[in-house]
Amino acid sequence: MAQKPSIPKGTRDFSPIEMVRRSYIINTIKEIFKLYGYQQIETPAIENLSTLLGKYGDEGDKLLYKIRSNKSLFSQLGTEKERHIRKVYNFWLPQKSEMALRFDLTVPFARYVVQHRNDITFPFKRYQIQPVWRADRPQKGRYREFFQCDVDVIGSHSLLNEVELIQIINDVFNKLQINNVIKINNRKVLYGIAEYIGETEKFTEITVAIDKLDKIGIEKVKEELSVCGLSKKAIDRLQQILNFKGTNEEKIIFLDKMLENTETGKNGMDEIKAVFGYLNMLSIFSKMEFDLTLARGLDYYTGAIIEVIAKDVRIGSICGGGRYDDLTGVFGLPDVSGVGVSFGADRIYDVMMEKNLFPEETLSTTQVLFINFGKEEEKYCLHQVGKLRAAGINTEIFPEAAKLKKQLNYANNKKIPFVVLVGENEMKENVLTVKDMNSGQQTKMTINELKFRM
RNA sequence: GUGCAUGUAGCUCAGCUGGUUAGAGCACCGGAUUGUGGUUCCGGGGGUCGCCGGUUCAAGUCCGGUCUUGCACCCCA
Repeated sequence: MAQKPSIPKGTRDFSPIEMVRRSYIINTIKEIFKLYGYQQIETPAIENLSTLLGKYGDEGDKLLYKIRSNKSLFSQLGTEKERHIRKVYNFWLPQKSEMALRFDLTVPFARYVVQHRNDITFPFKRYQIQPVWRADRPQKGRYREFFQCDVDVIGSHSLLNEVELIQIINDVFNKLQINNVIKINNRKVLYGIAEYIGETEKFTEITVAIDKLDKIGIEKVKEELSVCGLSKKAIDRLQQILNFKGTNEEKIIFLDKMLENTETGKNGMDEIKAVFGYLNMLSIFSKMEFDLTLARGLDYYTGAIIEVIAKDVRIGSICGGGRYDDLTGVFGLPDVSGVGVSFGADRIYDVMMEKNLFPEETLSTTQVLFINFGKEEEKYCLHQVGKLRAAGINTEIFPEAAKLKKQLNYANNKKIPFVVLVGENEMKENVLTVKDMNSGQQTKMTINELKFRM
């Protein structure tokens, strides 16, 4: 055999069993999105490079998959020989790219909103479930091609939207039975802290350092900030805040007082108080945590930021998002605020596999298998099969009169719960022998009785 | 993008300081059992030891490169 074929690094094939599980996740999420009145859209896999560039920070730009058009490729080819070489080896000269694979669904959505503004009634609640691509180095739970399930509402400043998104998160993970913690913070609060310690120009450095707190510890964070040029006094004031431990309520009271004289910070705390105020009167099963160390790198977030992590599984966040006040502004439509979160279908899959959370019954795609005993039986069965399908029951007939052992094994492997055996006797009596594959019990019944039981 | 590991049958892994035709369990196929599976017994197929090169009389084993997967940094779903 020739060299085995392969797929690019960080991409995966999905087998039937994997697709059944993935569909289970995606359908669950989709149903909940619809339950809250969100409408689906799709956008192209490729966008103009200018649409994506500069929206995700410097790190993000590096991770964009850039694509060259054939036109620009051929227009600058030299000799016939060079042309051949480049064609065969897909060899591209360094040249300005024109397009890129989408990096997330939020920026294309902002572009969509601006482009279709006249057809959209605001607030616009949309969901979008599509793959995205990042030229990142793969690791566990980190792929170069993965699915995001986005829900956003754009064109409304109301904090009710933040609350609704958290309800959705709660519903999704409750349904999927994933043990989780919803971390909530607000960029304005982070900015307020910078205001409070008098270092607003160092806002980015401060958030990046705070973000690492549970990873590298307070001393290293202080060290890092000192290197950035923060004064000793500022660092001490920051430590005072970071050292505070307590419940969400205690943290809110503490910070509220701390930031009462900052402009943006006070604003942020008002938002936090309002959001938690709503959430406390709703029944949310997920653990919620007001987490000051949550920063999130994506440049466009301006208000609430949200991240969900799975308990007991080391895989990073399984859902994340926040409010972006002016993402549409860069496309020429200012003052349209949006907020949304994105569920990582692939990571959710990994968590559910590790924790064994896929319900057994979701794995069977066929409900009834007709055993094939020969030509006469085949003809008889085909009619019965048709009747079950007409009743909406997933049914198949084994395509050849193979040994019973093989046919039953086939049912086992596909986790088909019921098998129907029809031989000479059954045909004469006009009944079916129905075998329950779990208990092994067999019962004779008519086709209508079987339909009724399914 | 930087550093460190990893790779043997479809899957999980043995294979000692280099030494005959590279093994096991599970899975698959066939038989015991011509209409009864998921438990038993017997038999069978399947590997260019990730790929390329080097050292050696001899390489799965040592060396270099490359790719894959994973870990840390970074960032994130």
